[in-house]
Amino acid sequence: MPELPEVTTTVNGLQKVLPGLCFVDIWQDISKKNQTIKQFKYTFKDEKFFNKARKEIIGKKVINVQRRAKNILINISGGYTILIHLKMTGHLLFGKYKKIVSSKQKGKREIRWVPENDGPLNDPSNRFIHVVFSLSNGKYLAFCDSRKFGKITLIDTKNIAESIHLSKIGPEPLDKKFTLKNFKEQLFIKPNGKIKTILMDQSIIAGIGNIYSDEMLWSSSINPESTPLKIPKDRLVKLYQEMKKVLSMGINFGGDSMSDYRNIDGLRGNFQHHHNVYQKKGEACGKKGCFGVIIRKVINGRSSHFCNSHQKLYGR
DNA sequence: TGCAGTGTTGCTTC
DNA sequence: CGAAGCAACACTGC
Repeated sequence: MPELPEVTTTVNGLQKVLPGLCFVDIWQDISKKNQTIKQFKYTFKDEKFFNKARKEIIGKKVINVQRRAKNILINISGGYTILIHLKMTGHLLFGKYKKIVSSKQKGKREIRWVPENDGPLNDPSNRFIHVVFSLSNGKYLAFCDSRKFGKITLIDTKNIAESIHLSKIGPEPLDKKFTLKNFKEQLFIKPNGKIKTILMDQSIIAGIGNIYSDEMLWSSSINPESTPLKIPKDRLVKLYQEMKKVLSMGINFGGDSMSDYRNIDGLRGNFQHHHNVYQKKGEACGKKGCFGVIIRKVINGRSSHFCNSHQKLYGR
């Protein structure tokens, strides 16, 4: 579930190990389909783009690793930045790998990458490796993604903010400069929209996805279909505070591994043990003094979880 | 066994 | 223009 806390966990891990290392080689799984789809034009899924990017990256050194919204930015020498978006099931792994080349039997995959040693990298969730960067210290950065939605691309570092990947991204919710006033202004870009959908809109606020939006609305006692225009001021203040609190908790627990997410060592985060609503359909609401039940409803095509009692619907 | 459900996003359609 | 629907892909669990 790579949302802001999971991407932050990955970026913090990479920032500890990558700076100073050079790229020696890049391998990509070539058993892919749909190369003609437009959205793949500037990603490694387009073979021509991959070959061009590969030449720019090999021999270059990592300067640092940053996060913007749910994107991982690896700044390298030579003026380029490797941008990685994990989408639904992507994660990055760092460690010692070996390449297994099997004989071309039964049309099966010819090359596999497996961890050199026993340990968390052998977790079944870590076996869907599609891109591998070899590094100058003999270790590897592997991109693991069972559904193959993830995006890896290469952009000019100096034009990064204006690039098509980042130009429409809203403010960072954990930025100290992102005040309550800013928060309200952002929400009121869509005064009549559904608050859950607005929180997840990356052009309004960066980094919030399905799990954390459900959790912050639960702790703010707001029904996800409420509209900004009708939510009382004190509830908006609470939502602003809970947004920061819930995202920070996610980071402090090392992210959420209810599903495939793993940190760069292949280990689970722990936020999944602290959900109050997400994936808790039918359970009693855990809020003190509340006798409600957690229900599930599809909102804007996303499965939403909320308490049918204490989360009040404002508007509609 | 088969099919509903899954963290994200961007294109297409209305 | 905005909202909604769907497609991209593959696995898990009921």
